Amino acid sequence: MTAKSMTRAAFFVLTALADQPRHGYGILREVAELSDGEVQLRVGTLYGVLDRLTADGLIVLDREEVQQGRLRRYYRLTDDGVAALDAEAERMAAGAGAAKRRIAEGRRAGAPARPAARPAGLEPPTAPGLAGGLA
Amino acid sequence: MTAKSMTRAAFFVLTALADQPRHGYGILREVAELSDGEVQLRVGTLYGVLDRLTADGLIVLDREEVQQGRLRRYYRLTDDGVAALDAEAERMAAGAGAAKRRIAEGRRAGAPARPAARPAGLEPPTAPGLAGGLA
DNA sequence: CCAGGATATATCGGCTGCCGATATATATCG
DNA sequence: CGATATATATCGGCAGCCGATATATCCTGG
Repeated sequence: MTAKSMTRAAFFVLTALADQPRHGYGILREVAELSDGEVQLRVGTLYGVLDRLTADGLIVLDREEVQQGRLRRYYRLTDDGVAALDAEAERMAAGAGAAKRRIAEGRRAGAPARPAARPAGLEPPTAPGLAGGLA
Repeated sequence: MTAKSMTRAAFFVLTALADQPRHGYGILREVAELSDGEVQLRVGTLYGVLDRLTADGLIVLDREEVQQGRLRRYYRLTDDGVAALDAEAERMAAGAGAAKRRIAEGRRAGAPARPAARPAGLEPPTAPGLAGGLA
């Protein structure tokens, strides 16, 4: 289960659509805003992602409007889309947490006085204890 | 600053190395473990990532051991590697949080009784209030 | 004793996916 | 009238992930 992780671009598109339906260009602006300008989703990327997400049933065309002579094609999350986004957010949070925790562990072990580490270590510690094993 | 986001594979390799130096095959096992079996980093992916991370100065070859006739090449995070991993974890946590928040917003607005959504809506909502704006 | 699996390294071709460039069209502002 | 913003869409190149494959050693089971 859990399927596999989506691409970064897909994640941000889904996130931009999470609160309300938006059209392509609006998604572009919204992604930039919600990421505080850090993520710049490109036009060349957008439509491919939109097509893929539609094919995967995570979004659907909500409606089309003509605003000031310009076509606006609004997309909306499906229930599957919400679920997929939620699952991905969970995975990201878990990954971020794991990284943070491990960095702290590494700091504790490796930061103070490295004891030269043995020049050409050839001793067989054999059982370092890692490789837990409740696979 | 902040550079751009690293790939998912790179993130997991750095995370696996965050607590202690490990060799390639060990990284493979560790990534599977720390992700609770959800992430399966492939052998064909690993060495490319290792080379790229080394070229980028995020990891370095720590030492080489011969264990039971088999070579083990241990890699270790550099200070830049720790910083990059930390920054990426931050970005992921932020993204996950944003997604979660927006899903909640969408639920509040769209979950109960969808009122047919107006056939050919032409009204300009104009100022939904998002658009944070300290860019 | 030998086959198979785990350990451990490495390479390559193919496919997916992101991005820059480009194209088209309208409205607005200087 | 040209530049900019809005809004759509396509295409070619390049980066990166994965399956397959190769090599080599050690251990376990039949």
